[in-house]
Amino acid sequence: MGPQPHGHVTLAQVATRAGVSAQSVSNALNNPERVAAATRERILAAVAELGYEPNLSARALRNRSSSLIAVKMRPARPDKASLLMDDFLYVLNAAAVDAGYHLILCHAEDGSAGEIKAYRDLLKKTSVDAFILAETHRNDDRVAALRSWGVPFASFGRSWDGDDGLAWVDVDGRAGTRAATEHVAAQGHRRIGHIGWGAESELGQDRRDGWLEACRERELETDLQAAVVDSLDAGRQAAHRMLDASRPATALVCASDTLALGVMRALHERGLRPGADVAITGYDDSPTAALVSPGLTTLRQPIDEVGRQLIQIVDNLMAGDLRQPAYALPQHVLLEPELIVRASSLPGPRTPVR
Amino acid sequence: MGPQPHGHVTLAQVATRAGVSAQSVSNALNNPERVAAATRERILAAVAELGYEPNLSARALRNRSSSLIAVKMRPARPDKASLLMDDFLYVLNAAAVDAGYHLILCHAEDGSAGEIKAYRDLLKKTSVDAFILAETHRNDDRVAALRSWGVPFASFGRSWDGDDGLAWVDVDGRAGTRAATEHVAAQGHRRIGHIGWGAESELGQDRRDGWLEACRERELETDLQAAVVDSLDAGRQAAHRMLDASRPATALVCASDTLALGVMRALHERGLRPGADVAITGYDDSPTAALVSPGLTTLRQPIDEVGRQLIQIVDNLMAGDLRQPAYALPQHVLLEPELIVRASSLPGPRTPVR
DNA sequence: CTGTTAGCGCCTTCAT
DNA sequence: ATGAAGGCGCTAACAG
Repeated sequence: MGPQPHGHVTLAQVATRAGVSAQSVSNALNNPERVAAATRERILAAVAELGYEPNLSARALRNRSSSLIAVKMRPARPDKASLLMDDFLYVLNAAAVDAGYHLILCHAEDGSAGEIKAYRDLLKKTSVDAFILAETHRNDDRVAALRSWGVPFASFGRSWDGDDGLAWVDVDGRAGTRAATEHVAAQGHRRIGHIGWGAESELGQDRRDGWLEACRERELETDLQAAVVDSLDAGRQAAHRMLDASRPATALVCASDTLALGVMRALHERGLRPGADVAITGYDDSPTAALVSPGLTTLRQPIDEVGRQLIQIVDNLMAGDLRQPAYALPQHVLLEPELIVRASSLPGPRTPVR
Repeated sequence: MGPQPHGHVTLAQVATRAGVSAQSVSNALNNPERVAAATRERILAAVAELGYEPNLSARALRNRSSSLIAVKMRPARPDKASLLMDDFLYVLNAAAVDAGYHLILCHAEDGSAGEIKAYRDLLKKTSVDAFILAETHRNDDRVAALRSWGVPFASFGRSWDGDDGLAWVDVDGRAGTRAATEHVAAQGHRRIGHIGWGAESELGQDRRDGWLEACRERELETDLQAAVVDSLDAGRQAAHRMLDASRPATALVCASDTLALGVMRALHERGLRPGADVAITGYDDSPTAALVSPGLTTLRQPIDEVGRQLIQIVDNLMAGDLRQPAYALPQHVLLEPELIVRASSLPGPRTPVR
């Protein structure tokens, strides 16, 4: 049994309708300069009239390019607040569609070996045109693999090993944490602690640096720091330690909303009030930040812009590829996060607490 | 300039390697019974050796079926806690890949007209095999459109107009809200209010009904109810009203985590403690629920199962389609949510509040 | 500037 | 049980 009849309009039908050859229709759409203006108009009219949409499978087969961009889905960790992913996918997809692509999801087991295999399968099966990575790290296997295959890709997250050939879009974590630190310092805080991630996390170091710099400029002590994993409980415990110190912290700048929410949990356990008793800042502006009480001061990443830029980069890379495969046009975009001030970092009106 | 050379292994190459025709390779893979066992083994060996993966574009062109399943992305509303979407996409994709499909994202402007246009474009351009809808409502245009095109689809969310032909997977909101209500009633609460959505929301009515039933069975009053939009502020205001009542609520069962978080905001403004002073329950087990302090009691939807079932349904529909287009095999799956008890609904240990 | 030819990789039909 | 022919819809190359 063969393929079912379908309602799809084909190039040939448009051609007949416009009284030209299929090739001219193709040219009218893809290489407008090769076709006379008058013919072109006639063709476009026929296209509109018949509601023609090119069949991407056929085009992909012919061109070896599917206009599909792959994004990897990672499992959401139950403990994490940073669900930018949802939003991120939305804006990324919007930008992709805008540029004539579609997003296809890539499923991979944990671990970069599984991920590379998944990429490879997807590439072989669907000829995806490009990949979007997130959270690259030093000596990332995935980067090496994609590069060896010659597939365009861009990363949300910079190259931490000074790899200039990698195209990335990132948000300035250092500037963000600095802004948060300056903000609480401006409220008069002098004992400002930092709760961040361990030394293995380049992103964590970057964010920590912003706090360090801001403290040093103000000649504040930097003894209150914790390097922990990104979980509510880790934030909670670190907060307790810093509040149990002989000269306890009065403000805590955190590397993530998750950690900051752990701090809020600790305060809750101690009967202290975020803002009024201890200032707290997070990072990411996850949905949760706006919804907790009091609201969590945090840094919003401009993910709309991140999404748009990533798509633009791979789009450029693909255009470059066609002309000259060996031609590398690295692109690096570093965006500024925006400090969102909510009550968790402000003394605020004294709310009655019974 | 033609297509670039590529590393893809083709059917013909496998055929040469195995010393058979391309046809036999195709058969060995797709119609094993048509090929002798010995030949088949030889072919499969060659497939493995060469790492052959069928080219989906070619297959799609030939079969008019792309093994792509489309899912619509909706923008994440900043005010909302319900970010199941992220998790949902992950499990849905895992199930899809498992069944030999891939997920492609559909971008649509708000409004069902834009959405239908987006579906249609996607269908024409990529011959997606099936659609997954979310949140269908009474007289849903999208359902009518998809049906008129004869595309398989399934919905996360039941058909509220008794449309038996629609395949859906849903979670029993009534049972969930009932469980939450029974839970707080078991703590001794007698003035249990409900904050939910307006009458236009079938889902909201369903959830409200669970509360109503549980209250009536216990001969509790049901005067404390609010029908509002799903936002933090709406929940907050409704909570204030119910706490200002002459006989105020001591427990508030909400139709969403967002509303419950609004209630927590209201309590915060009044200097009251969730759990100790007023019991609160939400709905969805959004990531936020575990991260706020105190933790929010809520209902977890079994989205893993939802994802698996949805894929299985469309898979069945597609198999059915092939044999007999007109044959409808409706499937309805109603799953139970799980009550996750956290501190927001428990009197708990008296935490010191200064 | 336009039309003809050919083939991307696969699978259904029909022959052997 | 296996192979040959043909075409899905599109576009690069090459005429005309």
